[in-house]
Amino acid sequence: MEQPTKKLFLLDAYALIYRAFFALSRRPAINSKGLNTSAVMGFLNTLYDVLRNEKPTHLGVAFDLAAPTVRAQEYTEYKANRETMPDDLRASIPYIIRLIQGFNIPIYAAEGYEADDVIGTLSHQAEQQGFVTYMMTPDKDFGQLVTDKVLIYKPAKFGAPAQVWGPKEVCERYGIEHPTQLIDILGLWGDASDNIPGIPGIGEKNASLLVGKYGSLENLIAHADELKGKQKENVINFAQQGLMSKHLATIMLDAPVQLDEEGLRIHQPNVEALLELFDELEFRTFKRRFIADYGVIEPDPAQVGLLRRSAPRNDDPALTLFSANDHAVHAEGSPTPVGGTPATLSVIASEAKHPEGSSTEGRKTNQNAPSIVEPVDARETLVITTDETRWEEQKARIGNPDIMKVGYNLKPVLTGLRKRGISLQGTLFDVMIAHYLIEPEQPHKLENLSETYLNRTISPMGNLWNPNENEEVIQELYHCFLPMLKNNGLEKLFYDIEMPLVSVLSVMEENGVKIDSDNLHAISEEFGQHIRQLESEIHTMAGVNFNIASPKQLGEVLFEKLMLDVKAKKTKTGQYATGEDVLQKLTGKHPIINAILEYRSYTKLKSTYLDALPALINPNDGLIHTSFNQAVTATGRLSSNNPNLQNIPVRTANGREIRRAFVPRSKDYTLMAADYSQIELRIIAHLSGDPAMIQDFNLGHDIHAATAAKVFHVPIDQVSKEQRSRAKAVNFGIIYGMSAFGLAERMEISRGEAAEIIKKYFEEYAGIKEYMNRSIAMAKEKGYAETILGRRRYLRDINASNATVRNFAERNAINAPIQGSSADMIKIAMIAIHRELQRLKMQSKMILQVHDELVFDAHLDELSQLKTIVNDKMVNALPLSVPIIVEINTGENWLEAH
DNA sequence: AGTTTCACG
DNA sequence: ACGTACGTGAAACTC
Repeated sequence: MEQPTKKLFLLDAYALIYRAFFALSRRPAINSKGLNTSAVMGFLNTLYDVLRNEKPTHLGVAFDLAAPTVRAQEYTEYKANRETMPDDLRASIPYIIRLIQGFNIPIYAAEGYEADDVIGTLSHQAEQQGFVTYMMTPDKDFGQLVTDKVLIYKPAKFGAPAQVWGPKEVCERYGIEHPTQLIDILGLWGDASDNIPGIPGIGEKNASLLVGKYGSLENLIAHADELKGKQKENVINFAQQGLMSKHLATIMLDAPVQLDEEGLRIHQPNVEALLELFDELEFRTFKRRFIADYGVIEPDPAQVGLLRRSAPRNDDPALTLFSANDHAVHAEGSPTPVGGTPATLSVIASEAKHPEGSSTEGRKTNQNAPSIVEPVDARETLVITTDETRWEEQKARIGNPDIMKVGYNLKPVLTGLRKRGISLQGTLFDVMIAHYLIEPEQPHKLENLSETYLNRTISPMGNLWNPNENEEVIQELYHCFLPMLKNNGLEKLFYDIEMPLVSVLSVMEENGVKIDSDNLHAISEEFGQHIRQLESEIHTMAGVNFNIASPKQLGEVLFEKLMLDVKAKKTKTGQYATGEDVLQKLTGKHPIINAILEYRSYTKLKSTYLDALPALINPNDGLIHTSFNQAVTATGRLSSNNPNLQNIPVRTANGREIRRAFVPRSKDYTLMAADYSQIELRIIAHLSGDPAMIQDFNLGHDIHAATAAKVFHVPIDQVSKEQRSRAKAVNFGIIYGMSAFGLAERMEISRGEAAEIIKKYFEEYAGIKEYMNRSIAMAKEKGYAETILGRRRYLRDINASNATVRNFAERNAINAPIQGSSADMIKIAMIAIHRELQRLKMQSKMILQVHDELVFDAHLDELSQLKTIVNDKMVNALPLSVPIIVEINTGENWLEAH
């Protein structure tokens, strides 16, 4: 052709890089140096495909710069919800820049402007210079720029070819007359990914309808009176916000960049530099392809001649790629970019990471064939159930210590036997507990176990249950689980901890706790009055009577009637979220919020504790007997129900009044509470072996202050309250496998600040970071996480493709060994203390366990002895490489005992 | 029966 | 591109 059309491609670099990175994040490509090459490879493929398939005559790449943009200066929330770039991706950017330079493609960027604006400006100039421009981006916002000569080129997706969008496609997609009206749609609709608010209650569909009808946002606002109901109110009340959103969504066409026709022209690549880069990245397959297409390495004269042929045939895309340019390769590398330099784009590559490649599924299933029964224990066994009528007849065998006592849920059996004065001797084997160790998160009901392991259906417990059948099943499950415990290294945990604990819990439940119910009644009356008063105040402020306890009604009042938040958070079912965190952020906006928070806290305390606890007092002894469940949690902790005595209030002043009602059983007793100090952090120090944290504990430092001193670079005695509290939040976050987002939410700081603190933390406690990586790697390899004593938690999602699901499993991999080891430790202490109390025939009673705390009814005559025993057994339960500290206090009620 | 909120470690 | 810190139990509301 005499005058071929000038065909310009402008690539939206970061959008394409992100897309490539996350598209491959499931199975990231990692080279031998540990570099994640997903983004580089993805971008390279994209670029290469465009060059081959579209044969542009000109091509440029646009980047964003780190400098704040005009939009962010005008509107601080702009893109404020963006997560910082993953380290792996950040490390890739310098390679991508070298890649672009290797192809002799110019980079465009401009300070204060986004890549969108740069592309907009260049395409505008290109149109005037007779180009046809393809803006290569997955971003819908570019639709506003489309003309007959400026088109969107949507990159190919897996399963979908690349698409070219012109005015027709854009207008059809959004139901508009002209592409520029897309800006009006965005002004109404907003853009969640850029944190542009739009107008509340208007989504894509309504935005499209309204712009179709009124033509523009401004005209819509002028005719807002023609609208109806909520939508009318919103358009009127949020007109300004809508206009601002429109402004933010408008791509600017005045970025300080100049289209450089020659610079953009497709050049011969710098083959040498690219080959070197491919070697460095270990792109062997691509390198071969590249050499085959254009290479000159190890010159094969025939091939070189072929490749350098200057009259390309159209049916051979490989040959046409760079032939539009017959210039020699630029010695200088890439042409000078306008308005920014590649150097400013460079980012410091973070240390190479070594993410674990997905490992093979080495884990055993829980469907271990039960058929092979090893004679692990040749002792005679006796199956005992709650069938009391058989106990007299079984009495002799129950008392024989050489007979193994097998059962399902033995705790109530032990309680019953003890009440009837029948003494049980010998080893216990509870198949429910055995299964809890084998598969902590699977159902432990007898009918489930029978079905799964024996392939035998039995009637559900509580219904038509057949004692003989159950005994058979229990016996068979015993034989089934015996080898499974052994093979999984769980025998010690089972026989030395869990089984002895059954008896301990049975006694603790029977011991019971004394409650001052008169006190609770009095407080309840008081609360009731206050609640009624708050209720009427809230209704007055709302201007409507509604059920404050209904999250649905409350959400409607707050967010539709009072319009307290324009972008109210929604729950997964589409209701407005009205949880405390949400309400807390609205406190300044309306006095009703504080009233609601207060109402919530009072009604919670009244219904859950003040009114519920007295109703559960056993009339025979005037005590409350909770149940401690030993086979519920995924981590090895106990749980408590009927009532739950592990969540008695303590954090607020009102709540503490409830704790004051937990009193000694008689005047001969006082309440004693023994708490492990910072046990989970000590465990992570031990497990990680981090020298800095171990030293903090060895020096007896206040750990949160010590952390603050390190993270904020101040002497430990000059740590402010605020700094300590932040450090504390981070320390907690560590235990939970936190994200920067989560920390920011809880600390009410920006994500950037949170990320900075976390970064500093891991510099100071590098061993902790390594431990976290190790925990995840181990779980990926084995399929489970384990505690110091080998208690397992299977993490079947640890290699899941869904990132949310996988991340959750990874946090579990970090948390389960910590939480679980702490549970192991206190269980050992409980058994040791219980034995000592029995051995010494003491009158003091262990009555509660609250995860890191034990509560006792301490007989006044035994107080100092008890303290010594409890401290000794708790401190020495499970020695760690850091000191264990137990704080013990006594008082006339549970609150005072702290 | 499922959801939401909130009490605890 | 996605959602967002671990583990529980109870009450009230909603369907």
